[in-house]
Amino acid sequence: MLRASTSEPSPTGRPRSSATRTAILGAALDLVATIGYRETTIEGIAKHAGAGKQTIYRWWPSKADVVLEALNENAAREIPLPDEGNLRADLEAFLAATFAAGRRPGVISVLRALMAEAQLDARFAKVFDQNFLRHRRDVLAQLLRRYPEQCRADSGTLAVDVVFGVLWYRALVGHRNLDHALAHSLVELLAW
Amino acid sequence: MLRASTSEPSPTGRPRSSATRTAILGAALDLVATIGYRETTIEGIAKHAGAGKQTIYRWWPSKADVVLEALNENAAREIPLPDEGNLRADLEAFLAATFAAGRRPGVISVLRALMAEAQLDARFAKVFDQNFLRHRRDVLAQLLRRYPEQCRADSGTLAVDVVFGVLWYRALVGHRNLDHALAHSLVELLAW
Amino acid sequence: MLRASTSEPSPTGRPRSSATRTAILGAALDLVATIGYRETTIEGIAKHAGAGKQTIYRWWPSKADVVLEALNENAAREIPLPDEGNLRADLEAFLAATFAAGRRPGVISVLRALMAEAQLDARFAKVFDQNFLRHRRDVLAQLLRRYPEQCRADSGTLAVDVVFGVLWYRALVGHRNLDHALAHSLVELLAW
Amino acid sequence: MLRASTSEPSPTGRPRSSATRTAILGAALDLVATIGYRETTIEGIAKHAGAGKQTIYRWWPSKADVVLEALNENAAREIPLPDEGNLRADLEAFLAATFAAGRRPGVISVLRALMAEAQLDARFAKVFDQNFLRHRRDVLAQLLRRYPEQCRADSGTLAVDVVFGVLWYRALVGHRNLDHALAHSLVELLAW
DNA sequence: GACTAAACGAGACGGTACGTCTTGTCTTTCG
DNA sequence: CGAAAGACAAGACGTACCGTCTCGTTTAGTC
Repeated sequence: MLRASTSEPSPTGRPRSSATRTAILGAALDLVATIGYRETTIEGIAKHAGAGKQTIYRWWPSKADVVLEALNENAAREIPLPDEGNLRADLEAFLAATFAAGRRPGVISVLRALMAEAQLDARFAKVFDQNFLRHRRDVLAQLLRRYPEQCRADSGTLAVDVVFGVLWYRALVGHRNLDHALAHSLVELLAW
Repeated sequence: MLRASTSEPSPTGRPRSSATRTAILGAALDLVATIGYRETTIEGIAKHAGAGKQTIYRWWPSKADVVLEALNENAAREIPLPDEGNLRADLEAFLAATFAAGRRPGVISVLRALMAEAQLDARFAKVFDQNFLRHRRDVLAQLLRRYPEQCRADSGTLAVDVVFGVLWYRALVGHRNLDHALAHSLVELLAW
Repeated sequence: MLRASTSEPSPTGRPRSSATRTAILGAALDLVATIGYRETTIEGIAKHAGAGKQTIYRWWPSKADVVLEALNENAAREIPLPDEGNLRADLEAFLAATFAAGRRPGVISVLRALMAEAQLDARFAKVFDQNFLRHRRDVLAQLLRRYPEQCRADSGTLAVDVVFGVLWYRALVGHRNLDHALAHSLVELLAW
Repeated sequence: MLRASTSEPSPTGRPRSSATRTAILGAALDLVATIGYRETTIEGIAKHAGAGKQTIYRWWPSKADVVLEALNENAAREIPLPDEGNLRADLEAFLAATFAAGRRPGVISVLRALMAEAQLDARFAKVFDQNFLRHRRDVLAQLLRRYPEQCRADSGTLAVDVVFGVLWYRALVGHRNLDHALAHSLVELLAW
């Protein structure tokens, strides 16, 4: 897989088909939305995409990786880093954007499924953290670090976990909504 | 549970074997600890317990339900409700006890697996919430309700989700430990 | 097992319920006629008869034995031994009676099932031969032995097998009917 | 079998493995000979053949079909059609060859099992008749048709059923052997 | 009228095989 | 050589019955 930095052997053979790749990612999201994550199978994705199973196995190690890539492709990659000059406003904006992303149909259920998969598969846990979770934590940490004196909790560590902890706990358990009231309460708790 | 005082239909047929039930719950925990939750199968539990598969399916609808019952049986049922007269002390004691329970070998990995299963199976999600999560939330809510004026967050709702949110987020993502420092920071954040 | 001829030790305990026995035999025939022999199970017979499984196992070693006993009970036990004074008439009468018995609904399919079971279970093969097949062979042999000079085949042995062989072969393979024409041809073949 | 000379869709995908097919048929015969037909299971055949269960279910609808194909493969396909110029000699030769085939170890017990299965499964009954029984009947009918004037019974129909009826009846009931004496008696009965 | 003892309905139990499903690999042909 | 097709080994799934067992209940003698 790794090759010498200088000499590019110029890849031989038929190149990867981007049409097939797109079809597979699309079929994955379709199926997860239609029949649910657990009921979605590699075989089903292949059939739905008009692809061979081997083509999926050639490029992704598991169903979860396909779905994560599909999510990262289709979902808003960009996490806005608001900058209104004070913590309250920035945090409230961040939470509003995050909640809005989560309200897009299917997004939350996919995230729950991927978080579940990460609990059952250590390899994917690492992938999920590095390609999804860590990025969101970093953005929030960056935001908080701008106003260290306005943040009641240890900016770099605890506050981030408090925000995402509450968000994920509510998403995973489903006992309470992710709504404006929550955003407001969180801001109230964390900002002086 | 309660029955009409006089008439009791008196159960017919061979009664359920409590030895078998115990063997199954034991085998389930054993296997999950040994080979992991995903690798544990109903078939394996049955073989390990010297039981028939049907005996498991007769009493539990899924592997997750077996493991949850085993956990509730073997794990500390009791969640202590400390009462030292002030929020800081009580909360710190509660967190210490909770972390201690989590440090018992295998407990955290079982909890992660059950939370994962709850994401993939709506029926089990309800069972897990009602037979595990809700109870813990209630205990903490009860504790917080004793000192409404000392708690910075909305005692009944947000504070509970903050505590368990952070705990679960760290347990599920594994990027940071559940240690004394965390307990202390949480107390600092939530109590005046 | 053997006991003195005169003194009956008088059996203790609850005596066998003939109502239950009848219900079981009836349920067996009912089910075989309704859903087929293979689909009939001991469990189904018990439920249908309002009996416990153990009650069946206490008195019969297998489903086939139950069905055979039910057949011998309900079906015409008596095989008429016609005596018109000459082989042609007696044989024709015997065949007519035999075919008539076989035309009773369900009888042939039960016989086919029992013959099948006899091929798969050596113990039942013996029971089936002694409690059903042998008796029919004996009656026919007795009939033929009355006219040794009118029978073209070895009266005691071959002719019997020819008659029952053709009957069973047609019943088992189903390629041709058991009808009057067959009876006539057989008589023509076997009697001078 | 025959295909249009020019257009051939050319089958796609991995072709069926003939090695696996052979292994399965061999394992089936092995097991039936070793432990008996009833005790032989699809699961056992698969394990014995080093094959997956699905591979068996992909190509055969039931255990009986596997065993029948194995029998037709390994057993003498060819039924000799003797031609000595007169019915007595030809019939005697046919019977001798048939009995010889039946004396090969395991053959008779397999045939009995397949005939049993045919009684319990209407679909297989048709397959068994068309792929086994009918062929033998046809050969014998062809033989008899050559000497219509020498055959005492209705050549095309009754005589065939008499021969195979006696054979099968003795094979299934087991009360008498299939030996030279029987062959001789049958010839005596059927040929002028 | 209590006591003994076996039959009975009910249904749990340890097993085993079923036929289906999915996984991840392999072996073809086509483009 | 990538990709579609689909066969393959492996093995768990959840179901169905098997034949055995353990209950409480019933129904006959016997004391």
